[in-house]
Amino acid sequence: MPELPEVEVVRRGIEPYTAGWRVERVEVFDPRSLKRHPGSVADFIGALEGRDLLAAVRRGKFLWLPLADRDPRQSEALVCHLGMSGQILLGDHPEQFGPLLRVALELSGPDGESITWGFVDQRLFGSLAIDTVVETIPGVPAGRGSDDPGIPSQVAHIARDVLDPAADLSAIARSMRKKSSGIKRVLLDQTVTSGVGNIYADEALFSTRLHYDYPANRLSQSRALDLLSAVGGVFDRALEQGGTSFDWQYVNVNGQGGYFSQSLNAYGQDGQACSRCGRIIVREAFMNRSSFRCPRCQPRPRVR
DNA sequence: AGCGAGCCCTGCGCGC
DNA sequence: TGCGCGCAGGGCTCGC
Repeated sequence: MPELPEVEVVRRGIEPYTAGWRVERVEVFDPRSLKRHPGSVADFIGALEGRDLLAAVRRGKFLWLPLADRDPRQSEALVCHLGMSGQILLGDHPEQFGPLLRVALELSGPDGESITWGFVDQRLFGSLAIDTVVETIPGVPAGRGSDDPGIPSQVAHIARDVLDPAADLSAIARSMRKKSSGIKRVLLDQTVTSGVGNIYADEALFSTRLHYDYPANRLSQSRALDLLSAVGGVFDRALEQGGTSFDWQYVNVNGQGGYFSQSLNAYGQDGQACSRCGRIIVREAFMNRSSFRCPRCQPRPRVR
């Protein structure tokens, strides 16, 4: 569900409750939400209770909370991935988060106040884990939200997203153009660039008038850069509107949805007129998912 | 090596 | 009303 803009909205929502805050108590209601944690449930709880949070950092769709060192030789972070249906909600007590609450954290703040974090996830594709932090390029922040170059090992293979000031867009464009796959598959490959999911891929392709199955290696460098620029543009606009909400599945930490669904030009618009040319937007299966495109603005490539 | 299929899950809305 | 089916914003692993 959540793509980069939605995860960034969540990151901004929890950021005020990281530095200066301490995890007092952890409750795990469903161990399946810890499937990316390398140890047991008890190990997860033991590794987190009593720890001080330092920041809320995001790269692509991955979020992590660096923890103050318990062992100076080994830094750790709480890694969160929301999967298709994950939410982080803030409240006063776990009971308010409903039956899909999987994990709750009780935090205490610098002035003795307390808050409860609820990790809510219908489909259980999301996860929480304590992970070790590995070094990346010295002096270059690993993601948005901290100047620290360290990154959790589970996130190390994820490429920088286009909103990352340290992202080398020319290099990303070149790596895209080495692939023979359809361009949408490449956009969704989080090791090429991150944060793009089904919605924003379709929006960026619409904006650039590209068919999802256009071979990536047939793009010129400037066309590939145009596409990355379109990805950044749609991310920025979605962020301004609080992200894309179709239903209760995506909400910010206060339970409120975003408004970008009203600005979508392609995703979910099948049967509607193209905002550019008036032709009817179609929906097609690609990669076992739905893709939406304008048949006139984004024609099928002549040869594949 | 790179690609594509399959799998991990639950719940909602629709048509019969 | 009730059931079965298709569908949903993601990512990892395993074959070929």
